[in-house]
Amino acid sequence: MVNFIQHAANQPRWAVEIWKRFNDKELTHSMAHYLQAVAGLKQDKGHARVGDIADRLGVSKSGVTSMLRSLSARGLVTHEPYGCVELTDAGRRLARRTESNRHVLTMFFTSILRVPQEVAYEDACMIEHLVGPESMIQFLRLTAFIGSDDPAAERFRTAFREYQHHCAGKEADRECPVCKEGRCLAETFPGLVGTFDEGPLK
Amino acid sequence: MVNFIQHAANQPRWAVEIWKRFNDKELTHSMAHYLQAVAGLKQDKGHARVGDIADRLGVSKSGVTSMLRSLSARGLVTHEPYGCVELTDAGRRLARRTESNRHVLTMFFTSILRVPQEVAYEDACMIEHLVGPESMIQFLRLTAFIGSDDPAAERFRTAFREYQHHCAGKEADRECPVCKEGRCLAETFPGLVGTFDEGPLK
DNA sequence: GAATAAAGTTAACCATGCTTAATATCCGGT
DNA sequence: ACCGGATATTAAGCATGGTTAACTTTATTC
Repeated sequence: MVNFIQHAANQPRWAVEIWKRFNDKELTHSMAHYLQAVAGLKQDKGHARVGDIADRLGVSKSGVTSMLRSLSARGLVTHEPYGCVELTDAGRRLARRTESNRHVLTMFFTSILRVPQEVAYEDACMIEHLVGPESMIQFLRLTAFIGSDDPAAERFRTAFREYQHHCAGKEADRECPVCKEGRCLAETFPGLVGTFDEGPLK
Repeated sequence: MVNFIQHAANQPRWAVEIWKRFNDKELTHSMAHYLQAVAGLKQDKGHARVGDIADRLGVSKSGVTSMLRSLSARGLVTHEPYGCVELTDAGRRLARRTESNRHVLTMFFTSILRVPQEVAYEDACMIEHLVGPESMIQFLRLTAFIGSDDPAAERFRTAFREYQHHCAGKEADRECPVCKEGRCLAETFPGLVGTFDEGPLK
């Protein structure tokens, strides 16, 4: 197991470079949802008009108009005034990808991490447009494999479930392969677990 | 394994509610980095001043001043004009939590998903402030357990590595427990895998 | 104990992504 | 053919998170 603690060091230099890339991602969170709304409407009723999108997303029609201008400028939709909205090929690809991402992440959160459904939906929705394709394909592989009927996967599921149950009790246990030297997860990674279960702060 | 395809349906109604919560998360991406910068500077040199933060984050000093106003208004830092910046208890907790999140996610991406380091750093950084505590604790448990020397975990690591290697070849294989009826992942989840490996679009 | 350099703040501006209110366009009924 | 209602757009405003330029405060040096 890689050393957790060592990596807990403060934000390194490169972090700044990455941080600044947040705002020039291909898609903002809003844009991703507009694209998905257009794709969904197209599928549901054959066409997407400004009012439909506004209803679906719960925003004003003027908001839709201005967002369509942005998406148009990026070549993701076409939209002549007072007409229907169409996805371009690039727009369609991005919409599909974002949906796939949310879908895979939701599966991962519910069936592997086993968090409550609402939590899974929320977390998946928040990050669906931010996780890169390399990681996404691996999320899919991991989810598919853990859920498969490969004997190693089946055994793993059982063992992991037992471990979680044990670990939730937070009792140090020399028998547990994750608890090192009788220190359970919470003590093995001091200051790490504790940061998670304080709940929302405000 | 839960049915993937069924969940691939279009964005359901509740998605809108979740989407709109994006902008009232506890922390924005920027705020998270300011808090971490303050915490880091405090640790590295004992105090955090406006110029230090500006240098560290590569933003202008006036930008720092105005962000400190926001953070101050939220009760996450204290800062009297021309003085040093201090984290409040709430600010410190959020900084610690965000760092833990990035840390656990980076571990997960590198040691479990095994994506390249830069990808892991980038993806972890993008979502560190967006994943809820329930999911984070489960990410930690999963990462710790898969990396442990529990026999089920060891066997799983091997099997998963083999599966990935096999799957990367994209050959349908009746022997593979993930490939259903001789259809490999790519065909079992049509339109899903394909969306991932087209690379960045623009 | 000034003069000046360094550090910090304010002011004015820009882009994004929303809002409401007012205006413009399109379309069906008479 | 034209009028009203539905639909869509523009205009103006707001909050966030940045920028540069100008100004103020603090610190240092002689």
